[in-house]
Amino acid sequence: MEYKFWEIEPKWQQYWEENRTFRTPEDFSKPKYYILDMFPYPSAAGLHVGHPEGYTATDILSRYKRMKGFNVLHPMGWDAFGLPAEQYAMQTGTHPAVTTQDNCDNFRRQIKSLGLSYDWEREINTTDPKYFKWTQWIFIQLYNTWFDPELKKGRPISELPVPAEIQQKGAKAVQEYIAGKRLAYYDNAQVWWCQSCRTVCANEEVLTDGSHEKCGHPVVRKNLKQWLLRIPHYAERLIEGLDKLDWPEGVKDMQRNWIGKSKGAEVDFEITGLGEKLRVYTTRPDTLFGATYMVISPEHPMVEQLVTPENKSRVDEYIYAASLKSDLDRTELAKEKTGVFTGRYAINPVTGQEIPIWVADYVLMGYGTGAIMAVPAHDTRDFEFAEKFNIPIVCILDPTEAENDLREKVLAGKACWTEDGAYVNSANPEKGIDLNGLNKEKGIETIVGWLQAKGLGKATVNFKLRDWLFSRQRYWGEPFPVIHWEDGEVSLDENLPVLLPELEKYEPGEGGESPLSNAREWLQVTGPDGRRGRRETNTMPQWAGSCWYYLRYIDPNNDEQIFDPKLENYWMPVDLYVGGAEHAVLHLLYSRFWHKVLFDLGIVSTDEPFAKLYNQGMILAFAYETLNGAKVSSDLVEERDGKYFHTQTGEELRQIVAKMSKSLKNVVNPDDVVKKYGADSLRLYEMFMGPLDERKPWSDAGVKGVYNFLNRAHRFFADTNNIFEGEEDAEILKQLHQTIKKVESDIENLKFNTAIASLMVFNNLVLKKGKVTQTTAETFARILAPFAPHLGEELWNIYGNCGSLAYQPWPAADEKFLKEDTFEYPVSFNGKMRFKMELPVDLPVSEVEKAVTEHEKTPRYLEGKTVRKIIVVPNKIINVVVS
RNA sequence: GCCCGGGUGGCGGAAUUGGUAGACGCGCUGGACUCAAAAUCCAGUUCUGGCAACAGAGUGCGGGUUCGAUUCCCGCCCCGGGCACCA
Repeated sequence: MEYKFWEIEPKWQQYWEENRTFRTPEDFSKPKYYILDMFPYPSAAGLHVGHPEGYTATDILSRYKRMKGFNVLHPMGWDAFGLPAEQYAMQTGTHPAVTTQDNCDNFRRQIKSLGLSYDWEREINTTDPKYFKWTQWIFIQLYNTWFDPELKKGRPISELPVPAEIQQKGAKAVQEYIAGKRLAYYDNAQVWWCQSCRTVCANEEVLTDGSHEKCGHPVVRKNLKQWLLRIPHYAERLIEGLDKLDWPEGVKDMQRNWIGKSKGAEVDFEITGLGEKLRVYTTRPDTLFGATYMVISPEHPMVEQLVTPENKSRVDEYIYAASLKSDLDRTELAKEKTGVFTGRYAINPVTGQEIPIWVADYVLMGYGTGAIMAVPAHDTRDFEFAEKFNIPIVCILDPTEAENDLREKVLAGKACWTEDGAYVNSANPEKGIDLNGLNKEKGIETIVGWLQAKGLGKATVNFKLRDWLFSRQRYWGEPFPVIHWEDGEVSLDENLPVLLPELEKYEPGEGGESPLSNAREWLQVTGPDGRRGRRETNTMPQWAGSCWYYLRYIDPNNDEQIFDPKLENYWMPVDLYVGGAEHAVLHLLYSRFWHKVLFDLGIVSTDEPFAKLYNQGMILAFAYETLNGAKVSSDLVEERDGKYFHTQTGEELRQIVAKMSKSLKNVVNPDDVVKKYGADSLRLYEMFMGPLDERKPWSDAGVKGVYNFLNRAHRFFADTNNIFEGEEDAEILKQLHQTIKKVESDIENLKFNTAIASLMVFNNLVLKKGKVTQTTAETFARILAPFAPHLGEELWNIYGNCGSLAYQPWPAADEKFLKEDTFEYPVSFNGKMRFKMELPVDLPVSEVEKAVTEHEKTPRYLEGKTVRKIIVVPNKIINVVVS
């Protein structure tokens, strides 16, 4: 009997669609399970084999959970704003909405052909005005929220207390004060600008030589009015929240590093001859005795004031040169330190000594106070700088743990030591401070206490996380619901959605303006009072739509509210979120931020959106390269005796694993696989390749392997001659229940590769046995169905059942079939397994020892030796120790 | 440089986390069926030696703990990912 997947699969896909099999249930009596995929950007290239990997995994779990009696929410949608559609529009004039629609249709067709059990009635699209109306609505919430540092939560802006001294200054001052507290604010931001492309570029798009990655033209620094979000206000909450999440530790670490919390202290240094103080931030206040100079960033506001007339021209020159450098230049590690002396000195508050103040670009204005105290003996960067500019290096921490050579060098100021030790030269009786002999932890505690008591400084916390630049000069994004009035006032347009205007041209405007600045009619607004205004022309970045889409799936067609709170309360949080690791920081951090704001405002009921996160590993492909590393297109490779050769030059090639790419001609199109082997084979193969979270290479031969399995399973189970009524064979029964148990626990742990292996083992057994009972066959159909749903349904119906098995209960593994009477003990001598012996499972240890001693093979391993000990681990192993 | 992963047959990968290393699949070898091939089925397949029984070696490398280590500890090497002058 032929396995006609090309008939079976479309038949069942049609059945599911017509019967709305996977519509999300609307009774809330059962437990819920919300299982979410990271929704795709619908590119023109169509589905990549990487997409079905995560989708199949979540589909298996969804189908399994339904059978386990859960209400499952398993939706799909499109993250459809983005640059490619806009660039295509610039080239062809085709409206991005048209391109987007075509691509979505293609993605939907491809995804449906895989038999994934999405509730298509909940499909969403970020570019749909019915969707982005609510993205704009959330922006308004952000704009109207401030962060209360006392309560550590976001609150409505109407509740913001305005200090009396601000109120006295008048309405404008009050407005400014409020604007300074909003989570969304509009301000000058320094950005990279490419005049050729007429757009801002991200730091990553600027090459080391200061040219734009895309066009090669130089980029410039530009101050542009931009929207920014005050995500750092939530830094602490975003770190704390990670602890209770069931996420990969690596992802949590990445988020922690990105947020970059550090504990330290701010210290004030008296500036000689100015009557002013210079404040620094340091994580090592304990090394204050070793501070032999100070450094301020070139952008520091006090530079002008600090620089002495005789040094002015050199400092100005340095600052100008620094301003031209890209961030990349300034942060490149290999680069030598540069800097210039201001001519000014400050007083080290513990030693009372004068130390020089330098300007150097290794100090960044955006972190801490933009100024540091430099302790060359105990900071590698300061050490490097001090050596270059001949600044004294004073060791104040004896590296007691270091090897002698190194210790000598450190003590002599010839090497740098950043680890713990015991303080030396760290006391000043006049000032009442003594750290000598303490360790780092005690030292920090002591000095911070002293600084605070003397009013010279205080303990502080710093974060690396910066304000989020939230606007782009693009057409194909969400418009901001914002109007800039001629008198300078900024107000919201709460008549949502604010739609995108139709445009003739999609090119950005001159001088840093978005393409929307070409939309004359749309742009101009006149208020009821006759006041004239101009709409915001920037649009939101692609992150905006993806920040909250998981919430809209809950109630996707609600035009009155973002969602019904009762539904949100039932479905949230997302129980499992599966997607690529490339979103470990940005998308997942931004989403968590928005979610926490919505939580503070009482809009959502959980303070974290995604309870469990799982990253699927990337699917790679085999590729070939010559022995000196030149890549060879896969169509020019032939295999002979397990080796690879270039078809034209005959050169021997090396097989490597690389990302799929057009140039290597090793891209696999899911459509082709479905056509050749069927959707069930594609699903099964992607799950069988290896652990879900690891990167692994595609192999066509591997697809054939699982296809063979489905063929064999179909040939046996679809043939009713092999199915009988009566008592099941004991061995089959035992294996069946072992398989149920194994598949169940593997699904729960997302270990689909071994689940499939156990299904194969069972299949191999029944093929050998030749027949099974109908009960066994139906059970097999049910446990196979989450993986290969089309074949599962087909078999289920062959046995006379009607309709889908999608809501059939998951079979229970019966322990009584799993019990063993005997155990085959591996017997080892000195840890080396020699033979096996079968013994009853409940045989006492003493009897087991006796049985081993008396075993016929035992004497040959004892020749000339004596038995020291016999170790028996019941039903595990026997080890005889001899010597 | 720092922070995470990972290194197991010819290949993708198993191993209930200290207890039989190599499940399952691919590939390969031999056989059956066939005029032949494909497909299918059966047997074998970590390496070395041996017809075999069996013996020795073996989870990146070097040590250690243990009756016993792929698993735990110490020190290295290599591969992948992230961050990168954050004071």
